[in-house]
Amino acid sequence: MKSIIEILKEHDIAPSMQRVKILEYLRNYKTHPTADMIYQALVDDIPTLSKTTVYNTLKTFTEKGILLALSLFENEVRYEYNKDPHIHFKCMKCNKIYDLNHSFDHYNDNLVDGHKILEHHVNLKGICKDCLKVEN
Amino acid sequence: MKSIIEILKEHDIAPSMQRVKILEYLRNYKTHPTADMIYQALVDDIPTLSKTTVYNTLKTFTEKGILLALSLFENEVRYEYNKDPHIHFKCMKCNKIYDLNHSFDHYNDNLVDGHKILEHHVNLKGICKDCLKVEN
DNA sequence: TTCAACTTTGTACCGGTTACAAAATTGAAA
DNA sequence: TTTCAATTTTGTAACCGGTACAAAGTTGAA
Ligand SMILES: [Mn+2]
Ligand SMILES: [Mn+2]
Ligand SMILES: [Zn+2]
Ligand SMILES: [Zn+2]
Repeated sequence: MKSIIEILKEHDIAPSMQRVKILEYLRNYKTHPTADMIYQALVDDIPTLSKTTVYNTLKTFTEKGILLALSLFENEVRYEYNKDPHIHFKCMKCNKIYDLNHSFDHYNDNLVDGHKILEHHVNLKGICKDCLKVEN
Repeated sequence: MKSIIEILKEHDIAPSMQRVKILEYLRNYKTHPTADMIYQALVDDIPTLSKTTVYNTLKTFTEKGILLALSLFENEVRYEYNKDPHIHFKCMKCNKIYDLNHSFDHYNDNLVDGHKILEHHVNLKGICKDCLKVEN
């Protein structure tokens, strides 16, 4: 697997310690975290870490195409490293966000009612597998 | 067409002047407005109107099932009265939000990867019909 | 070793939203 | 019609995710 430092260099980003740790976190934990979740997860490891650095870094990564920024359901931006086409499901009970490998290619580069479609986001909501088990 | 006051009464909501005006606005202008847009549109008519009232009212209407609250793309909640199944398209140029009558029934009451789907939101993004014309 | 460019940090601020308590309004009982 | 508790509205302060900005720290090439 490609190293975090390699990935950063390929995208013309200097691999500072903070940037490496943040990207590492996003590659390891595919939980679609918010900026604050990332900050909380890393601040023990980097006690001087600033939230501004997390926000700056996520902005840089998104602009350079390493990350995707998602507006899923609530009013916070969530970030993900996984760029394979997929859709999202959020459990209304445990709030976990799942990736589902359903593709919606039929919208890609298409006109719908005369509008040119450049992005599509499919967000499902319900009760997840695990929470369904507990319910019974 | 059913009167606004009838609709409110059917949902056990006292038809105050503010509530009537707010619901009237949402039924007349299907633009998926934010709380602030509604406030701006009505404050000339009701000079004493408070933003808190708008927020309170939208919360009440949503809880009682008169309105849908949508997290479409940016970090603001948008409200709509239209509850016919449809999907959304936002123009990246003029920022208008369009309703598209595409149905995704195949998710309704379905299990996907073992998860029980209760809601689905399809959000498309691109350049709208009108803006495509201007572009050339 | 030097120094300009880059990166990180802390603080103040912003905009959408919520909490809360006071004021105004309502409507049903007396 | 009057009364008064319940409901609704209002204004203010606070909250929270995010951004602006300037100072401090770090880096790396000359
Ligand atoms: Mn995902
Ligand atoms: Mn709509
Ligand atoms: Zn769950
Ligand atoms: Zn447009």
